[in-house]
Amino acid sequence: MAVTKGERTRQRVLERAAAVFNERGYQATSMADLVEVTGLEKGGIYNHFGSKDDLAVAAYEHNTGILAAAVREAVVPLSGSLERLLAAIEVYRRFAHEPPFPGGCPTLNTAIESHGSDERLHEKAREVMRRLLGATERMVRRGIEDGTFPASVDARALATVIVGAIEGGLLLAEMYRDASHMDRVTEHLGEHLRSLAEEGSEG
Amino acid sequence: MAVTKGERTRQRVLERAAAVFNERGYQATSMADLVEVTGLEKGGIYNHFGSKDDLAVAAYEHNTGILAAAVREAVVPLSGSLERLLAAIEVYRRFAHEPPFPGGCPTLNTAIESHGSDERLHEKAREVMRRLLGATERMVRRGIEDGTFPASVDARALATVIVGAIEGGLLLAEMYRDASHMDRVTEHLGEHLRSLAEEGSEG
Amino acid sequence: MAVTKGERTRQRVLERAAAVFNERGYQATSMADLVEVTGLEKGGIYNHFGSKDDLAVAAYEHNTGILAAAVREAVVPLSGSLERLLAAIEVYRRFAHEPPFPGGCPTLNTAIESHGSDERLHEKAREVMRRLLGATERMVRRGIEDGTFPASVDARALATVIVGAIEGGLLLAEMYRDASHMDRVTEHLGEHLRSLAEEGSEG
Amino acid sequence: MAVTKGERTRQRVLERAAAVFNERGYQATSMADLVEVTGLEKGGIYNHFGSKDDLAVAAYEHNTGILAAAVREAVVPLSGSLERLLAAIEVYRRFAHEPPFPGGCPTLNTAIESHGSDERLHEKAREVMRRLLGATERMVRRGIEDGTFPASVDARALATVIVGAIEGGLLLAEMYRDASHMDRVTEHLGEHLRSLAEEGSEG
DNA sequence: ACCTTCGGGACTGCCCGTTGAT
DNA sequence: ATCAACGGGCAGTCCCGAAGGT
Repeated sequence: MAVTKGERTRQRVLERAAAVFNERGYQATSMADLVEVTGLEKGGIYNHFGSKDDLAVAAYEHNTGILAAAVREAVVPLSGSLERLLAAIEVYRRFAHEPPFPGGCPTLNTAIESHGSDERLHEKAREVMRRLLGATERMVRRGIEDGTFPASVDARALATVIVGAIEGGLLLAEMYRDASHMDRVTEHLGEHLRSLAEEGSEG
Repeated sequence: MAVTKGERTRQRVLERAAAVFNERGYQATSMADLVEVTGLEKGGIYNHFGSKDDLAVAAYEHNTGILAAAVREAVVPLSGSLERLLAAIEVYRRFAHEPPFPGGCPTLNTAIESHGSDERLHEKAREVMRRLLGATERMVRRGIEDGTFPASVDARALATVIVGAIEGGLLLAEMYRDASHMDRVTEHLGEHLRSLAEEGSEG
Repeated sequence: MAVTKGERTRQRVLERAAAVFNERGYQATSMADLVEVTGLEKGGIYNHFGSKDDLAVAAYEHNTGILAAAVREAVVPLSGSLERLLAAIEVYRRFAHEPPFPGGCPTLNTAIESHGSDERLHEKAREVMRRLLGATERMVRRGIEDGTFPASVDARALATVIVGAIEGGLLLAEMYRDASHMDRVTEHLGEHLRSLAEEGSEG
Repeated sequence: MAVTKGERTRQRVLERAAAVFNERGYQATSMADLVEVTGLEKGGIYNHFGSKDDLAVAAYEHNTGILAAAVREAVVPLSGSLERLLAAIEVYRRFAHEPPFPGGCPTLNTAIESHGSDERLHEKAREVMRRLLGATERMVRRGIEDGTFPASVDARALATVIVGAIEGGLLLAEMYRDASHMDRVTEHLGEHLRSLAEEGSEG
């Protein structure tokens, strides 16, 4: 048998836990809460995860994997540097409108909650954010190399602006349960990137 | 005696608690931690604040008040719309470089941690963020009215972009303990606003 | 096939469990520990023993059986009353020097640990101790009857002294991992018995 | 105030806990049991003792202190070496008949239960036993020096015999709830010591 | 008036011995 | 003989009030 029953249960626990953790936070979610949402008893959960902390890490990786997959799926088929950046940004805009799980951006949430109290989780969040910044910077850099953007663009700085604005937009969207905040942020980023691309094509 | 001993103690508790709360989060900070940093016993703290929650709210307001005062102080002496906006943004940039208390942006922290688990605190954070968005929007709108910015500018959208980018920048700066992320974001916002202002002066 | 595979497995579990139980105690040994030392999964163990308690009883009887067999083996070939007593005592002295399993005297251990918390096990220990006291008393009584010891000897009292001293000696030997404590106790008992025998032969 | 309320409570908890711990064993006694016998809630108990382990150690020291005090009280007023030894032994005989707390000898119990599972407690027991052996040996040695006992006596060996026999006697007395086992052991020790003393006075 | 000491009790994460389905 | 699930029990921590003391 390729996928055992235990594997399926583990996956179910992971998904439910990931949703609740992201919505309420790790500390605010008790094992009793997880018992409730998973349908398993405590012992059953601990059969699959060694500790609440382990489950929290796995849950964060689960959520973050969903987002990363969506970005990859949207970006890979495209070839133009501008198009790829816009597509990646669009993924986050759609994430705000049709979230695959509740609670907003898991990296934002995890980074903030673990800050100063859970170094393991915080490092995970830093790592994910580092990858996001790195991927964005690489896309920008590619755009410079292929002439999409002018050489004067600072790739690292632009990546910070894009990622920062996205996270800020997701924060506002989640706080007010109003995804239009995210629309405004992505529109700004889109215009900015397109105007840079015009400069690039002129130069 | 205008300021009683109790009043001074209360203030001391508030300041210490506000710092620790912002650094580690509300839930991750126990009353025992506060006993340690304040020097008072548990009962002593409860003499001044009805509950840990009350203290948390007061602490958040304390921190947020410091930031608000800094913005007011920077903005009020200025008269030009562009200058006022830039000055406000600069306050946050400096906040990242020389934080008056540790742990990053209290509104970002509080909004995220209280999300889905503490409606009272979350509403406080929303209220503060609403004020920030409103004040920014008003400054932009004033800039449109006085001809600094072109009439085509969407004040509300620009406010979202500015505030969102600031929060995102503060997040990155705090995560990597590298305030230069914030420099990049504020530089981007500065350029954007200045370019809008040029359009305005041309039109 | 006289001895089935299951029977051999049961025996293996019993031996390993008996050793660990005697070394750490019943309560301090978890089923997980037994899984580790036996190589079987929990369910596998439960296939052979109905409960941890059942296994504990079987393990105690296993250990105690080893000691009883050693005493029998040493005593049966001998015919003199004094010699038989000395040989029995010598078995315990050797037990301290070359223990067939770790952890000291199983009856001492079991009696103490079960005291006040596990009547079933405690009764088992009492029974074994009763047999030991009885056998010793019978040997002494036989010695009185055959003239080895003077008639003035109180067989029951002497049995208590012998068994008590042995257990005390084993305790000290185990506590300090120094079997010489046991040597001293057995030497004392030997001298005492020999001096009684001298009285007997004179009278 | 010399003795605070907390101090009195702590003492009460200690006494009750010490009795229950000695009777049932440390592991078999849950904090819930202690809540029951002390009348305090868990939080109340943890105000006085940092952990169950700390309480266990304190309880053991409490029990052991009672015995040590009784021995000291009985021995100190006496001057003869033989009399002092007999008086010390008598304390243990009376301990079996009129126990100041239930469950038998705390050092025997603690040494056995902690063996292989709780090094801290086991070391405590070893230390107490070491002191008992040492004190006994010193009394014997003094007896040799003052001519009570013949020079041929091995003080260390005799101490081992005395202490070992006492512990063994206490074990049997407790197992069968029959203090007469202890009477027989102490009588044997008494006779042995007196016969040594006769040798001494002759030599 | 201010602070400490003491006690309460619910709740936490986790581990336990155990059982059924496979 | 295993794997998966159970559910009660464990020690320990939490926030909090009430009584006491200065």
